[in-house]
Amino acid sequence: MMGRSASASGCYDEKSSLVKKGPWTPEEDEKLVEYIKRYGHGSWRALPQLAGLNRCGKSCRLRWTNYLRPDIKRGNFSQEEEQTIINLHAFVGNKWSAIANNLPGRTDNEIKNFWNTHLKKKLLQMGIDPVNHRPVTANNSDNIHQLYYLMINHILSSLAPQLLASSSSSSGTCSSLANNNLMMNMNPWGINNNADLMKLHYSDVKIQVLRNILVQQLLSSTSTPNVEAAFNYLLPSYSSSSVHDHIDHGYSRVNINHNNYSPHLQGFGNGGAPIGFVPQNPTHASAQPSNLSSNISGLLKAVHDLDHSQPPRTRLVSDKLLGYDHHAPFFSSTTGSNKICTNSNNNNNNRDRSQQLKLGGSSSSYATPRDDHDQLPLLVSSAAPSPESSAANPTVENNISNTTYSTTFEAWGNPPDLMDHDDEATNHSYWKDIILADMANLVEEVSQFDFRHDISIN
DNA sequence: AAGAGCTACAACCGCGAGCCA
DNA sequence: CTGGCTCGCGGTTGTAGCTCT
Repeated sequence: MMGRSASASGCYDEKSSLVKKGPWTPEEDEKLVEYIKRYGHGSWRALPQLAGLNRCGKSCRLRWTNYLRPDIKRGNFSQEEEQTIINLHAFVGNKWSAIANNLPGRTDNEIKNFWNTHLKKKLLQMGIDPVNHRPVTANNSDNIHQLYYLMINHILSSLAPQLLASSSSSSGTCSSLANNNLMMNMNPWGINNNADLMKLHYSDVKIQVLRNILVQQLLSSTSTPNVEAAFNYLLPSYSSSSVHDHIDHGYSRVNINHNNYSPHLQGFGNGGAPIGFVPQNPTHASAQPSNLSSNISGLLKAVHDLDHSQPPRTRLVSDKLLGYDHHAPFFSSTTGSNKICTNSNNNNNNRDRSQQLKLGGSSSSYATPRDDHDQLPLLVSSAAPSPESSAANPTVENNISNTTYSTTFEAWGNPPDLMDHDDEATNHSYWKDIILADMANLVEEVSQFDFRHDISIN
């Protein structure tokens, strides 16, 4: 389809003669492909003349990188790709090239177009602000909403000293953490640009906790125009086949098989589900939604436990995000799973340092991690493990039942009696109903929460 | 049937950054 | 240090094709 007209202003070659613009013809495509196949692109500026094209080098480069490149994947975006884009956009905003680096075969231009024409509208219809990925509030002065933000910030403030202490960077600064409104954003780190990213050095698990708090907040928002849609957004892969990959490749290694995680941490890295909401298998006594309305101070205790535990390791998450660590794993959606990719071949093009500001390596640089120690909790998980997937993976389920839930549910209060729920509860709507029902209670409790009082933590 | 409006997306533009003489 | 060259990125535009009235 069509681009701009050839009469548009300005693309001149070295001799200032007007070169062709607008849509490429099949003949031009053929010339360009043939030349690059044979000689490589070399200098884009010199290429048009060498290839016999009456185009400027820039036009040739764009045509090649956005359309003619052989490794470009054409066709509709898959559900998995779509979710990956949304998740990554929550992290980095309109950094299309960074997002594209984690979607092999997709170009930044294609992703940008897809976002602008599809995903933005979709999120808006769900009541999610596509800019900041938080619920669109009908009325910003909504009291309950503001109250809840206050509570979240209160929690974060109490958490801040530990977070700061856990920073493994001597040069980075997190000083704004305690004061800014991190919780106002689905981007829990308040990352607005790469500089922000570089400043943030948290341990992985704490990041997951922060995310979970956010999810909790969103699910509890009374101002969300479409709560169900928001739910679907936050836990989008409930019925997705990717759930199996999620458990097999990422989730289980991090959260279940990682024996050196403190028991305190178990249940926090729950794949993007909110704290206390661990929906692996509703037929299991532990796999219950927690009573969200019961235990605000329980959350603080959980955070306290976390901060007094020893994380298995502390890594510079921002380094991984930025691709500074060539061996650092990160996820991609190559095969519908949260696979890990490395940045190992960035050396191929180190000319442009701006290229370091990428989420991962080039599209062809996917590799398995070196060992389990490199595994990370999913920072922007697209999937909460589903009842179905756990059923399909009894080993995982068993491990979860033995180790994962206890601290979380202790922190949030005793789970309701499982047996009260019927067998149909294995589906998505079951959990949704429970959460929706919990909201009313939560709102009431939050409205009575006194922020002036210190909260005692055992 | 035809014109208006909308959608999708290829292609363009301007800018910033790295490299190098 | 400086300025030109080159490239890549994010934002914007133009238009073919589709849908609506």
